[in-house]
Amino acid sequence: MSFWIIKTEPSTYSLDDLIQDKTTCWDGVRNYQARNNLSLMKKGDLAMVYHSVGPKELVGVVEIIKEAYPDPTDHTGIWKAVDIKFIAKLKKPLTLAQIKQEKQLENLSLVKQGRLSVALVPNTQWRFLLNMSETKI
DNA sequence: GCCAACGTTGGC
DNA sequence: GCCAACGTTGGC
Repeated sequence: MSFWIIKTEPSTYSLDDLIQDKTTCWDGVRNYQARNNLSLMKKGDLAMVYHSVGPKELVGVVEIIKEAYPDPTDHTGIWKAVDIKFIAKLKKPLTLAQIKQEKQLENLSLVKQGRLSVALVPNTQWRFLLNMSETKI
């Protein structure tokens, strides 16, 4: 089982939208590295949702419920989407500033490779993030 | 296949 | 809104 961070602009689709919808198709990714990561996701993997506009912070946890398939918003056949469902809201959202202060998290792609919108999170760092946010899932 | 030019993203 | 960093494109 793997862990991920997926980024979104809340004006486009926020965690609150997902809470209302319960599940959604995570589409619109237009970056090859991010797409490759989407393709590596397995059913049952967990991901944290990051809001990249407004307060820049991790806000919630979701589960991958359908593995990569052709992005319905793309007609070139290049891009992929997955389906996710809402699992939990972080008890304490984790701001980018907080995350950057933690030595254990300095290698997170969220910090090192800011533009990558779908990124793998190593297990230890995943647990660290959950602890920091005081969230039980 | 390289590299310059251009476009886009994201942090501040 | 600016700018640096990164990705993508296209000419050679």
